[in-house]
Amino acid sequence: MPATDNKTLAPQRWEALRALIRDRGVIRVEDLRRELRVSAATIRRDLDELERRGGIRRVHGGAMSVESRLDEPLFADKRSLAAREKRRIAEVAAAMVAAGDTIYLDGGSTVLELARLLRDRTNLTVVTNSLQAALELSGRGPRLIVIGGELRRLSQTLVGPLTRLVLGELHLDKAFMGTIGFALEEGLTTTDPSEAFTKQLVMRQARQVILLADSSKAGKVSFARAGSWDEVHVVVTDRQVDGAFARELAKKGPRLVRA
Amino acid sequence: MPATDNKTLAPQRWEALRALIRDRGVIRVEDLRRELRVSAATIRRDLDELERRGGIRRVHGGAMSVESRLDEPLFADKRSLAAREKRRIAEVAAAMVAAGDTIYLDGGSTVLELARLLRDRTNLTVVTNSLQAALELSGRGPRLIVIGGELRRLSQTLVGPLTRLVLGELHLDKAFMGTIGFALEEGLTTTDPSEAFTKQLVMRQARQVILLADSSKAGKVSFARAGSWDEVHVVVTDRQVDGAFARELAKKGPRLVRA
DNA sequence: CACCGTTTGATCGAATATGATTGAATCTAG
DNA sequence: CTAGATTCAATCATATTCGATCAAACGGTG
Repeated sequence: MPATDNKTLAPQRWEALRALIRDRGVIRVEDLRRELRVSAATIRRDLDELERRGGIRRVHGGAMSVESRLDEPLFADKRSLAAREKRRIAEVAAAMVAAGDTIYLDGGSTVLELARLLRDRTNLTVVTNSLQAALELSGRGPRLIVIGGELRRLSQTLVGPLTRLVLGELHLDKAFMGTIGFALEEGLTTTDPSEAFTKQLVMRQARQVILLADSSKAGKVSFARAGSWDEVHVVVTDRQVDGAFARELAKKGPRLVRA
Repeated sequence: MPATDNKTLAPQRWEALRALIRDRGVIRVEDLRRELRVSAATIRRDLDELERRGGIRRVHGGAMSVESRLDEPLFADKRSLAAREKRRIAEVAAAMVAAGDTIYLDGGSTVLELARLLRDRTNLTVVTNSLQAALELSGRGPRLIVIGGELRRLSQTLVGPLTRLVLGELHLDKAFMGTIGFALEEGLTTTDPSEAFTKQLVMRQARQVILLADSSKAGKVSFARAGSWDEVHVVVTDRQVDGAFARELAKKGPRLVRA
């Protein structure tokens, strides 16, 4: 029975919504619908509006007050998008790691995938600036050396001038690098100059530089230059990369491997 | 009307998971499944998500809080008891951190507790060799610098000769140190010489050295010497430490604070 | 009363979350 | 080290939930 009290205007409903969310912390659309005697569509519109004004956060199935903890991590997630490709690329890369090698693992999700594959290798030394890679290898696996530096939150990597200190002391057989974009003319580019600086250092210290980058990075140009093609020896990417692009790239120097 | 069908939103589940893991340290997927009334698949997905955000660590059969891989003498019964002491000690230590400070966080569960308390501080620079502390502060919080070095698995800290490179470039206002044991004659001792080496370096670079150690460490002597009492300025411990021991210790130089 | 803008409710394809299944990976006992 | 049991990751099927769209109800105005 549609009760008589639903003369509530939108601003009043908003008050009620805010109160409920504040009290309970988290609440479902379905509960709000029953409680306030309006349709779910209206609830959603209200929640969208309230979220726009701040104080609450929408989640699937309901909403929560923004101070009810749960701090969203900063790095966005396109992991599932190219997960398959990344995995394949990492597998090819893993096959390039020989016993006794000293290798470097850069940041980025593809390289992280490689770290995962190396978790059971022994007789191997891994040097990295990636907290996530370090975490992946922290339980067991190869000897692990973390280079010092300042944490860049977005990428969870250690970057900046301090990285030169440890890197300067080490010689690397192979460096597996990630990137935001790689393009024919511009080479490797990334968003952060400190990150780019550290990548440059690494590539200088490594006997062989291997870029791991799925096709979505091809042709993309970001802010800071991280390296040019004469420093890269191998590029491992997936089959979806444009054929013409691949041919032109090969002319620049690096060997191209399509996983 | 209690007829509201109580479905839980994903973020609520996450919160519950976090709480359970934090309380019990280690927990099995099977237990979580029963406790939260969802399928094992969902639990696994949730755990993956939480691990991605940090704070917990996925292991075969379940998950564990990231700090529980710590500390070598770990007696199950003693742990929860000491947890409260550790927390208190950490709270006292947190009060000693001033705005604008550059501080060092050593490994160990008590110092990790301090890291947790500093997670929302800004205008603060934290230098650390502890992967777990780094992880704790990786989402947000103070500026974070990780010193380079080789990973020691047991303690999840970076140690060894490489640590001198970054440490040599930095000056620290306050260093918060952990230890395996501290005794009147032998000073600070720990199990691993590389770990001890790095601790020594840190204490040399810090203007003020603050030892955080609950009473169970008092009088204990381990293998490698990590520091002597004339290098330690403050010792924060709990009330259960022996009175006579405390008086003798104070004669050696450090100021004693009982949390 | 006709007109018009606003708000709400209803509908439907798309996106998302969850549960079940299965072959592969991992652990453990011997 | 192997065999058996457990746990996992991947995949598919199903159930919610979402967002966009449009139609109905409402309220004011000429």
